[in-house]
Amino acid sequence: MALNATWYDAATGSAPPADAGGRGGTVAPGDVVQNVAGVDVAYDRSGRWCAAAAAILSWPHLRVVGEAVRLGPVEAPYRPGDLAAREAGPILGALRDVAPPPDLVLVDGHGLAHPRRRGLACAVGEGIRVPTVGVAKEPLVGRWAPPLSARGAWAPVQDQGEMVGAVVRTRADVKPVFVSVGWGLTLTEAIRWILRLSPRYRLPEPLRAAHAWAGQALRKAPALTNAVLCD
DNA sequence: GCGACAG
DNA sequence: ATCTTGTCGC
Repeated sequence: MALNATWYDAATGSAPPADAGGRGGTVAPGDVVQNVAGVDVAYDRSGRWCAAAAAILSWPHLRVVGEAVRLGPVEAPYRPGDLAAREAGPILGALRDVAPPPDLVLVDGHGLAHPRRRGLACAVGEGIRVPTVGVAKEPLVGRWAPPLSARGAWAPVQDQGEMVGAVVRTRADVKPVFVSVGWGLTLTEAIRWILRLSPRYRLPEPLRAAHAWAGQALRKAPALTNAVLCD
């Protein structure tokens, strides 16, 4: 399926799309999405170790066709607004190892819906140069009106006079998720992809798969992690 | 100064 | 994020 991302040609000076957050995509028109990645990071109780997972699902079958998990020490404390410093490194590491390479990446967190328009999804996209969408379970900035209760309903999230994302109802009568552009595509496309990738649950399948992988990797190999990283 | 604050 | 079983409902 075509990604339909908007092309911004810096050379010719054509203007970036209004909903690209002032940052044009660099994905060539006609690109087809065959593999979608979901990335997530899990932490152990002590808060010393973490597992970053990248799950690759085929489109449109949504079958898991690849996965990679990177275990390592937590390098930065949690700071609202600075998640990238804590998770971008591990996530990019997992994405570098996973196969097949994704055409679209879903990130657990915000993209442009961030105080400085530099959420985790933006950092991941700039790192791999592949379109990314930020999907957060909780708001970080902005104001919005609650979307209708039907699946597919959504409302814009505005902050400082800018539309930085959307509140999307991926499942009827269930708390909506916050969607924002990470890198390389428009908000409209981001919303459509999130809905297509969330046929049954609140969160899109790629993120559910990544969450599961990260979690099980962390509690399934604590001894291994300890042996490799401590001695 | 006070409150809010993704994962 | 993480600590955690059962339970109500489709």
